Amino acid sequence: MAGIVDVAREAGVSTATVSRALSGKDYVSIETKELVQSVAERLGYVPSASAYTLVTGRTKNIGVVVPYVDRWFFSTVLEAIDRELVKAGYDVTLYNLSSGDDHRKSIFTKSLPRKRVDAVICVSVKMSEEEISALTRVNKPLVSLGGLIKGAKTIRINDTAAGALATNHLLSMGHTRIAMIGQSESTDNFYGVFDVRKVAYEAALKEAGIEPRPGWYRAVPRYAISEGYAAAKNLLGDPHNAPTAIFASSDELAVGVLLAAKDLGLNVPADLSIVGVDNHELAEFFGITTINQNVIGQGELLAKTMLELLDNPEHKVPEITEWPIELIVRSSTSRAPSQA
Amino acid sequence: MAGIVDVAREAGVSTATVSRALSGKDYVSIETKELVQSVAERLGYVPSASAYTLVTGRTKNIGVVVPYVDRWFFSTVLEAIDRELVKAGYDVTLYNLSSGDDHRKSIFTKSLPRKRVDAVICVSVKMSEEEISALTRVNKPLVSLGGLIKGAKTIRINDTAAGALATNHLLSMGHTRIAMIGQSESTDNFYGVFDVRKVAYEAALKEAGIEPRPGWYRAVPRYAISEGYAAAKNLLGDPHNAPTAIFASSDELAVGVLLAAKDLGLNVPADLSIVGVDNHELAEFFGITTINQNVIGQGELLAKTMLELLDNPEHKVPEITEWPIELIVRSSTSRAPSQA
DNA sequence: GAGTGATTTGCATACTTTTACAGAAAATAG
DNA sequence: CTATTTTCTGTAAAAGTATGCAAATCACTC
Repeated sequence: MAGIVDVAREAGVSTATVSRALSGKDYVSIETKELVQSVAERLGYVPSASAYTLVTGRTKNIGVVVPYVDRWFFSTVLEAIDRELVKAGYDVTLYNLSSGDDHRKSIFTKSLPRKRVDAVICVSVKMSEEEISALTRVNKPLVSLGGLIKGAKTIRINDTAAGALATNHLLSMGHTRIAMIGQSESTDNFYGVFDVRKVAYEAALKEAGIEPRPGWYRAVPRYAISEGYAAAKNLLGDPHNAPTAIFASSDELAVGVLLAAKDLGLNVPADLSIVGVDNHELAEFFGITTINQNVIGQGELLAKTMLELLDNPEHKVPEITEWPIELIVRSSTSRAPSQA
Repeated sequence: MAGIVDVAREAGVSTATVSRALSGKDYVSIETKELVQSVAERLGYVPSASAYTLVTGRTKNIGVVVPYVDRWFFSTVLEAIDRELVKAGYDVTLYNLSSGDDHRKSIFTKSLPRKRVDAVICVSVKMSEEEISALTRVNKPLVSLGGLIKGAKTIRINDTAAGALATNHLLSMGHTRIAMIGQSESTDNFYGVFDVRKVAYEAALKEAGIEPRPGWYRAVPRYAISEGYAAAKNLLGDPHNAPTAIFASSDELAVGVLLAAKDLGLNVPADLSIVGVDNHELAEFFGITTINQNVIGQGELLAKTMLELLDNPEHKVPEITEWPIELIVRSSTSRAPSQA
């Protein structure tokens, strides 16, 4: 393993010159620079990251903490974040909270502050006061997606608006019998925004003079086609007392609803309208009306915000940036069927 | 930011004692240990990872390189790897090759050998000779999933067996008109195993005395429901000349096939049998016969193998470990329809 | 009481790099 | 030709931790 001194000796210069020649950000004559570079190449020299970090205080590494990695939203946003950070020369180390609760503590008290990362990006994670202060105390920039974290720059969609947008779309088409499927709980790790959407859905209903029926809100543990399918089968079970529209809190659920409707012999959208959230790839394939939240875009902005903060800590970034959403109308929604 | 010297001064001991008290792996009296621990706690001291690495040579960090992170197989295996490594006290930093080709080079020549990681796990990535030697030269253990990498311990399923198993299952049920949908290309980053499965499929056909029809092998660019749907629509377009069974190289493709069949008014399995690969969550939901490759299990074994190599470099791990596969028969396959 | 071994601590060094500082050489200005 | 600036290079001092070695203390044993 060649070190900087080996290169220096071999090239007949000092280690300082080697450092300058390779980093390229200081006066070095063109000949010595080329000499040093060729020697370094020949010896297979790569500078030690830990020594670099020790002396500069910078790691060129960013910690990304997620509640899960094997779920659509998170793997998608992770891909976007990574792409953006890598472009700027940063590595990303992954902190996956689903690996266990005891692990969680060590992430926030050990790994993260241990000068392993220059900054931290949290996506949809709930954090306690202590956890936040453990990070801000060591002066690490903190950017978050979704969850509200005091002291962190946050990017999020307006979930109240999302719930209202979906519900009002259905109302505007004459639907009065509207059910909703949302996510049940937010765990300790996971900052769920589902209650917010539910409240918005109920508020929109009331505003239209419709009293929400308790039985028409279904909570499922997980965004999955199978969950949406089961919930919809249940909701649509009694033909005499079934909703004419279902607002699903994710496109994966919405696909489940669509399949359930088909299996029950219902026609979508003639008998049942469906609206989802996400603009998942599947929503386009199945022609599901949805609320686009452009997950890739959110991830990119997240990373860019982080980089800006890193370059210029004094830079004024708003506490909360609201990411725009839009309704995409496809073939899963239409006017409510006329009263039978 | 408190350092070890601050703790030492405050506790009235030497830095050596502080180090030993906190690491806990050397003689320290119980009283001083407790004193040091409380002082460290009070000062919010966390040892610097870079200093630790510089002096010990260990990073407690493992690099995982993947071709993509936002695809089912990779996010699932990543989740499993992470869970296992975290349990053993390692962090994982992610190297995503889909971030661009110029980035790829810097991963293998800079980031990875730069003493940032203790070892490298590659999942389904193709590596050149130089890339491999860049890693082995700095003496980093290398474990790989799928792709064949000389000098690395590899875990993989037998894709020839997988292709044969699927095809023979269909043959055994009397099918003679069997098509296949596979993945078209393997990029520079991605070690695709699809050619292997195709060859096995054709061999099984020939062994049964059936000449494979070129038009009945369809290559798609990506494992996605929409791709499977389109390919199947095409394959089944002409009712007079359609296959009675389709072997899809992934369950996501198989789901697409199933949906296409339904849309064409075909009955599965009466009119069309379908078998997939993966045992994806969706395969169970849709009742698709599949070849289970237990991705979680593969990820766990990958991580465990890595840890074993790290603990004991001399430990004899076989070059290639073949991960078992099994056929799971569900409701998407049945006997071939009698000749019309 | 001396010898043996186990515990407990501190001193000093090593790990590898970047960079402030200073000095030398070269280029430019007057 | 001197004075000034620019370019180039080396010396040396950090950065924060772990650990070999030696010294000191303590508990026993004979």
